[in-house]
Amino acid sequence: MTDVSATGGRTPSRAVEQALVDAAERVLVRDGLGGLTVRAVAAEAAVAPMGVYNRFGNKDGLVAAVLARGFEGLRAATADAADADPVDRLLTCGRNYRRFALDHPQHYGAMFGAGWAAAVPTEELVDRANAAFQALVDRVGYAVDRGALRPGDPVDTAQLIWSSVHGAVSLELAGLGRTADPAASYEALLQMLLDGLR
Amino acid sequence: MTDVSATGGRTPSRAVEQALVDAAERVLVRDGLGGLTVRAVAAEAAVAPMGVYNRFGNKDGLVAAVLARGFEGLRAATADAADADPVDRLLTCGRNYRRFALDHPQHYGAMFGAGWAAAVPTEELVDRANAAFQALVDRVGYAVDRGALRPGDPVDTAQLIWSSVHGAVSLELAGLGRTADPAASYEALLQMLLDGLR
DNA sequence: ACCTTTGTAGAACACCGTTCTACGTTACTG
DNA sequence: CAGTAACGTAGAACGGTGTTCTACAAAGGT
Repeated sequence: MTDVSATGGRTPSRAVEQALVDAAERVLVRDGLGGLTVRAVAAEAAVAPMGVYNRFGNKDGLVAAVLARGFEGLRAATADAADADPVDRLLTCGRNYRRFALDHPQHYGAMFGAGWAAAVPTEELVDRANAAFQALVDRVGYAVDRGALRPGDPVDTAQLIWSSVHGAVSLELAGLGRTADPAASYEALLQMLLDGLR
Repeated sequence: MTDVSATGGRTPSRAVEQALVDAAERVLVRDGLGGLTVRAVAAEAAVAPMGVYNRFGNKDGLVAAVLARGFEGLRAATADAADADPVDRLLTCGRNYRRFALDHPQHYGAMFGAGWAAAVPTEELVDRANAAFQALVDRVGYAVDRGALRPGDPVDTAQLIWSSVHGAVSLELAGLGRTADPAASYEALLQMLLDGLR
């Protein structure tokens, strides 16, 4: 459907597509989700607003592409925890998750905030999100296999960890943290998870 | 500032204010956050759009009033756990939290979704949110005093619980749950929290 | 070389939050 | 009981949004 090269027509250069997503990311970081308008992105990419509709269908398609990149970044950030010790690997994974959210708050908010449940998610978006989640499932399985975590369905366990970690990061980003030191509270959360799932 | 009766002028009947918030809640439930427009609310309340600005300043003031009601509802839902056993009281509190979110998904999404960190929160809104959180802190303190939870700052512990519970509910509402039975996963989360904080 | 196809540009439409201006309606004042 | 000043209201209007429409220019196939 979106594969234009299959029609035999001229390749739509594909570079403009990436330029639009790049521009959208810059606008998102600079002006927040509220400032992410079709006109602003098109102007940032030096393209007519119509280009967004030619390549992404509508605004949702564009933000879906941006969100897909966000999930890819989240996957990369949490997947590069290569510690040999399974507990260390999980801890690094959890710390990288928070670091990603704090480094890219606009992305994170858009990825999990409003507008997700509303708009029907793109297939690519779902794939990226699943890949990011799978990275966590793998690390949980690694820990279970080595006896660092109690046996059980890795998916269930990963979902449980994800819930807690996402909640903590989400509340911290929203400014709803009531603790003095968010970083210390987050470490305590990770430790509690390890204790509770031991 | 908003206390009109102090000026000696005619009382703005106050009923219209509530009628507007009532209408806003109906529109929110019916059409979602995206359909919550000033015109739609005004029409639902049989009032001119200008009434919103006279009584709430702008749209954010109106949604802040709706969100304040939402936090009051959340506080009421989680505070009516009167079990004698401290563990049961915490469990009931956690279950009621999820029930509130599932019963009022639009409210919950608006309360913790985008638009919170962006708009400057009203004082009443902060008060309601703090009251809801305090209900949890009280229950944690109750459990700590009776030895059901390990000693520690009740605020830190409550924040930790809130993070996990909010994360689970938030992901479930967003449709990002990857487990077969969300209710069972939530129960497992609560149990894990009790284990980890024992 | 022609023609079809395709992306582009800019105006245009409906809707949004918000503001402005004219207009009752109400409550205080002499 | 007038007169007046303040106040909330109604409706149009402004800038901005997502989206669509219509004409136009450029590239590929025959």
